[in-house]
Amino acid sequence: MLEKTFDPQSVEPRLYAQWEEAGAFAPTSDPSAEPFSIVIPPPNVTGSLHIGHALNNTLQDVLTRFERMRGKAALWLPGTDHAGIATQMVVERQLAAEGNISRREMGREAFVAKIWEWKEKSSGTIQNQLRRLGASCDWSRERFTLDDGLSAAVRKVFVQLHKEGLIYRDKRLVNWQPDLQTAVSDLEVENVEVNGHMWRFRYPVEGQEGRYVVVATTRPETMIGDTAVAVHPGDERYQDLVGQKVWLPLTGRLIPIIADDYADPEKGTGAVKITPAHDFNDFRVGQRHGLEAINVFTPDAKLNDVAPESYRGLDRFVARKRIVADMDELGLLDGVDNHRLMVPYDEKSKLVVIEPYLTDQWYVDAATLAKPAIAAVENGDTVFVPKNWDKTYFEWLRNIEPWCVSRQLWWGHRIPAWYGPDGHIFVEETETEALAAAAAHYDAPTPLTQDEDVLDTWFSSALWPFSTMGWPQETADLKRFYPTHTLVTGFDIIFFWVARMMMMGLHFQHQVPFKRVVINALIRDEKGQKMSKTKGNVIDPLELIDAYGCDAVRFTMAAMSGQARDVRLSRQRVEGYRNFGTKLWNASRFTQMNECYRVEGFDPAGVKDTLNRWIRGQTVKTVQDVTVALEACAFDVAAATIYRFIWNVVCDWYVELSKPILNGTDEAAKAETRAMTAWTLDVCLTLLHPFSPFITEELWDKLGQVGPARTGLLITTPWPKLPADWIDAEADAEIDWVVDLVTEVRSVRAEMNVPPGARPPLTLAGAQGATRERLDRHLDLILTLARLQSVTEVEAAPAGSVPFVIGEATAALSIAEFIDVRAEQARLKKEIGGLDGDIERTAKKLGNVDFIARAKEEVVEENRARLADAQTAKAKLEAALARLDTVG
RNA sequence: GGGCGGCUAGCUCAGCUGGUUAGAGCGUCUCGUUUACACCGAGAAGGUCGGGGGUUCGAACCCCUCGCCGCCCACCA
Repeated sequence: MLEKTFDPQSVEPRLYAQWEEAGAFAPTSDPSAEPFSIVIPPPNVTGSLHIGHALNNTLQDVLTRFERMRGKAALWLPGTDHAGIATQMVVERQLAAEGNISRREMGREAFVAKIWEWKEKSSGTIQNQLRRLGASCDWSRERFTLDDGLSAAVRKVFVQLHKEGLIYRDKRLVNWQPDLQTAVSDLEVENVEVNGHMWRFRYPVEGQEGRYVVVATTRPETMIGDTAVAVHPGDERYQDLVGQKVWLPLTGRLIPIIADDYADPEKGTGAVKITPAHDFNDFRVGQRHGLEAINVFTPDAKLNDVAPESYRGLDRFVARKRIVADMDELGLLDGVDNHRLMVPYDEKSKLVVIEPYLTDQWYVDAATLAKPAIAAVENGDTVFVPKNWDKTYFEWLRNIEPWCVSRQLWWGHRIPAWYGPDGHIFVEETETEALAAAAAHYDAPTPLTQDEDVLDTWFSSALWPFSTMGWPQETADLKRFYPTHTLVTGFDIIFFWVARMMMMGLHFQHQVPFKRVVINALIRDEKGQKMSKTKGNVIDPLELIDAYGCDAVRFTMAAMSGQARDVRLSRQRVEGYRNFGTKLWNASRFTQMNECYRVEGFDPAGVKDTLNRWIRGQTVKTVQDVTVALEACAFDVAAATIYRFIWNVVCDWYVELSKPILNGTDEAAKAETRAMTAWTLDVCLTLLHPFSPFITEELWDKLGQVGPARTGLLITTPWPKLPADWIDAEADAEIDWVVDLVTEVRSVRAEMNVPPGARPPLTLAGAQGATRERLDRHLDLILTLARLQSVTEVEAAPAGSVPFVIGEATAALSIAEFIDVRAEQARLKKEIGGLDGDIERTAKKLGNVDFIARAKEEVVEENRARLADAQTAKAKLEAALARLDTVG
């Protein structure tokens, strides 16, 4: 006999170990099995998994388990991402907190060694969390973006793209993170609207004493680097000034006034200062006009030696105040306004203001790589689920900018580029090859220095679907499992990751990396707030698992997954699904108590009893619905279907209706019902397994201890395939009738305040669909569930009589009439409603003066008649309804 | 400025290509120790489906419009 309750704490680790020992997570070696593969979105090794990972990984596991049970060679490939900046920041912060020396003092090698230490610990934590989540991923294939194989893939890709001219070095403005002193990509910049100021400065016109050009700026400190003032070519105010020069205050430089469309006459004063080295727009203007780009900042965003001496070494924000003050003193401050402006912040720290900065970096020609990636989604080689996300994908890819892939960090893939003494660049996969190339180039062995920079972390992630399968080796896995079938990920990394995997996958494998991209929502807290460590509202999945069990957490994730963008996680909901597990557990106990054991060779096709034929059909329908839903990744629909079937069909009705049989004397019916109950429960366990693997596996084992031996663990048990002709319309009609009848009687009892203990006689007068025979057939069920003593049939009751009696209470209606009255009331109400609309419309028409004036008399007459008819009809119906209301 | 979501019961959300009386869970109220389950059972209350207009025999669903809320993208001094 099963214990009183299911104990997740003890069962979960035991079963997980059992699955691993059985090798259940590895794809079947059966060569005829259709492959089904998923690569995990590799979690960052920055720390531990949050609840969002729990959602994402639950969905992947549901799919993997589902397809595995369907007999496919299911591979879910796990791994982690080195997460360049993020991890380096975490470790640096940790070093600082522990009072250690900084990374610069420590040196590159020692610092990287420290990060590796951190990585070992962190990936262990993550692995443990995934296990606790029941993730059935194939640990033997686990990968890390910085491991040897993946690093080789990264080098090969870089070198090949370089040789193809798709990677190049360029000097242009980048988004510079002055705190870390590295370039970051556009995507890592978060523009935040803040309150700021707009200052208006006067730049004196050369040779015209007392004449100024007034420019507006939100960034006074960059004026040191101005190399022009631009006005719109058509702006009359400045026509005569174009081609002249102004003095740039504080520097004593003369800069030209140029005409450029970029200057908007409507904005500010119509004249705009141009600082090519510190503004993306100005950079472009500068290029058009051949302006010098004067960099005024040091890498940590202090004013450099270009600035007048008094500003040198000042932080950019200190310099701003100083410059404004000095301009004011010189009488060159025309004014200052409050102004809302967008300030670019570093997405990771949310504290550091990103600086457009002129540097040499490596770029990927993303526009070229994007073309096939766009086409692949357009022609359906890869589909998004939900479909709408392809818009987001297209939008970005169609307007893509060159991808800056170099980072001035230490943690990551070192760029495979070496520099000769004269600066000549050798891009090769290894230093040996680079030296050889250099020797050939210089006609003599020549020492080289490797590029100090590392690659953007997303560079290696972009290769993930094939690098994890062993590429550049032509491995068996690559052949079998690439392209992967489904990618499950959050919409926040469609640009960062999905689009780039598409680009790289198509370029290097000539096939899309995945056929389907399932986008899952973001999880928020109960109040709809984004979870963050600083807010302290982060829910740790392990804490939930400890409290409610893994199955409940997983089921919650699946059930909530239908929501478009964000889902609110409530503990109550998890609790509800924990209760669902308990319900299933107790239903299983019921079957044991009633000796509902599985029977060797039992075939549901042959069941005779109506109830059993009914549940057979219900089971078939459920299997169909769940299968269809899972195929479409409608996890919420699938979960709801199973939930309702187990609770509201099997427990509420099948189990209840089977009691009279199980306690009765018809041995044949009893044996059949027992076998059928066991069979039905088995199907329930199978269907529920992808969602709640632990409780189902446990019950599978426990219930398998009597009867024919199980042939294997539930995890590898085939998904049910049941014939559609097991649905029995006649049995459905019969049981539906019983269910409706019982439901009605319960409602009537409650309305009539029949005492709970009372078992009144029930007299049915021509109940809907009721015949003596039909009543007798289900008498036990009805009496038990409706809690009645007897059912007596009478002849159609005379008008005004009392044909239906429950206990002491007197009712004016029979059950049948009661049902009919309700239906009739509803029908009448609806009809009246319809007439109301008609009356309203017609009355309105007749009230329209124009209509009366223009329409023919007979048309008006027609409408009057119609209105009158509708009104009389309504009056009649209302009277009828009123009568019914008094009777009811 | 573009794009995308959302607005349905007190709360969190379902409601597929328009079709009987708009559903679930939680919460609330009433009743219940019927031999699986109080992490349970029975019943009830509670909704002008954001507002307005339109199409239709019929709209939560389609069209138009307005209003909030949220997200993403965008170089505007």
